[in-house]
Amino acid sequence: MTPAPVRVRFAPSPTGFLHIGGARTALLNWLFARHSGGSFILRIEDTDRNRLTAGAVEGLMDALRWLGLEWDEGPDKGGPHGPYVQSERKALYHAWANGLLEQGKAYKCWATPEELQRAREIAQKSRGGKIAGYERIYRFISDAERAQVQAERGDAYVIRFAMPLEGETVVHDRVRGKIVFDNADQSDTVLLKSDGFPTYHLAMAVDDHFMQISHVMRSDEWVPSLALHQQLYEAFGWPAPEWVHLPVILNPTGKGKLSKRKPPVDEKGNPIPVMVHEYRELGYLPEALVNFLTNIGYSFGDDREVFTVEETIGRFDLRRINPASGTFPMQKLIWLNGKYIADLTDEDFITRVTPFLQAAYGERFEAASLHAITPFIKERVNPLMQAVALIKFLYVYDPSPAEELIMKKMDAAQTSTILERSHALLSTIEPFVHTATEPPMRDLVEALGFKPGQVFGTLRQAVTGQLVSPPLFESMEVMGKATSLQRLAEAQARLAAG
RNA sequence: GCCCCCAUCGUCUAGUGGACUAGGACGCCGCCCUUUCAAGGCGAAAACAGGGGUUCGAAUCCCCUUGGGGGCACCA
Repeated sequence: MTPAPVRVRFAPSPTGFLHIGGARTALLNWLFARHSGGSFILRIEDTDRNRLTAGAVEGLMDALRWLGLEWDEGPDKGGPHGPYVQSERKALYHAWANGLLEQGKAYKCWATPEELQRAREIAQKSRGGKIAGYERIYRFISDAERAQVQAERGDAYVIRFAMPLEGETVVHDRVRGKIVFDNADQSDTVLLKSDGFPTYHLAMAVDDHFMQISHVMRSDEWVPSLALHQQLYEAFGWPAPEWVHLPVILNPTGKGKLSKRKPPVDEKGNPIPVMVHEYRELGYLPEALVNFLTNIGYSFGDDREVFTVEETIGRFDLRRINPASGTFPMQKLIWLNGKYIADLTDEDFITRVTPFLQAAYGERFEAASLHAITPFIKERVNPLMQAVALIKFLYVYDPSPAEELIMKKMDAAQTSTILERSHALLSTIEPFVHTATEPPMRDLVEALGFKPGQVFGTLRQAVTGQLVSPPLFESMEVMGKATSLQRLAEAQARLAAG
């Protein structure tokens, strides 16, 4: 018997942007599909009509593609098992829900929110916290009663699954092993809502079956409903897929899941973005993010931390998923991203950083200076967004006030001398390249009896208007002789004036 | 409260009964380099949650406790 082909899916609901945790789930699915030569399917779970968000599907697809997680079947590209949007599959869900109804494996429930609330409270008081099953109000009524409610309340019902009341449901999870649920602890979950849309549980079971999903790889938070899902498959008479439950990513500070509601912060107090597009906008490289994400809750078992996607695909192994949930190691992402940026070719770096500079400086941005400064900033820019502040002096000159020109343990007169002598010396140097400017300037520092830091600090402020910049002589070279000298002269004038 | 899951340095992890005086990485700390900021080099500190078993032998297996997480919707 040949094993069924691997078919996995990522099934987000279009309620907002792609969450970093969702990205990891998608990534692991994608890796598994690519490793096994299987298919990765994108399915949109839009059965909650109240939470639909305009543009969400496009945003989700955009983020997935930015990460490089292309799908084989999906809403925009079709496939043999479509449609891939649940709201377009309503007839299917109805058919199968009604089938269950006919077999007595599901039942109509007319309970109002108030009835449910009351039943819940009674259960809570009388059964010491064991409230499972409180919702079974309409499960065991007689045919006559049923006919009467039907007549009175009409179509205002939901279809609930009639969970077995006794026994156990045993489920095998690929990362957790055997999980046993006591059926008596389970509830009769709603399968079909009164608006005619299915709940997640029904839609998932039906879709995964008909889309021939081999492995359901999803977040941990679904484990509690595993008994239901397993029983649902049995009720339908379908073989259940392999279950693979991934640990969730926790918030390092507040504890609990990583979420946008409680903005997470790392050990240094820096914010941890939660949405994939935020990483993109800050200048994290998708390949760095992908590498990083595979290192959370997963490991190849060796001492390596950095690897290409191709390598990850080749070596991916479901059995190496760690069942324990962990916190988001932001500092490690920053480190990894810095490594990836530093390893970029100059060409590639320029391509990636240009959009950030264009957004910040518009028409004042020009490519030539970026090209020239690139070798000196690649290791200082992480994430890419930092380039905007680091090389601002190339596009916008924001002169430092006079007092900022004066370094520690220096006074105005000394600073003025430095500015004057530097200007005089630099104006004689040709060509104006850092290898030509730096040695004589170092000699000057010594001749004047100062420390390099004192002199170069003053010059940096004068010439860039920044406290932090790329190396001074390289920066001046890129700026050009005329601009450099002019800024030195202006700085000296400001010092004299103020 | 009830049900389920999880548990190795601060953090991400390696470890599948003996090779563990527990390895790597990030971070932290110290030193070096240094014109700022990075990067880099060298070095150090740092963990098997606790208690019971099983075994000749336990980080590894079992139980309890504790701690953390998830779920208990006509949301997914």
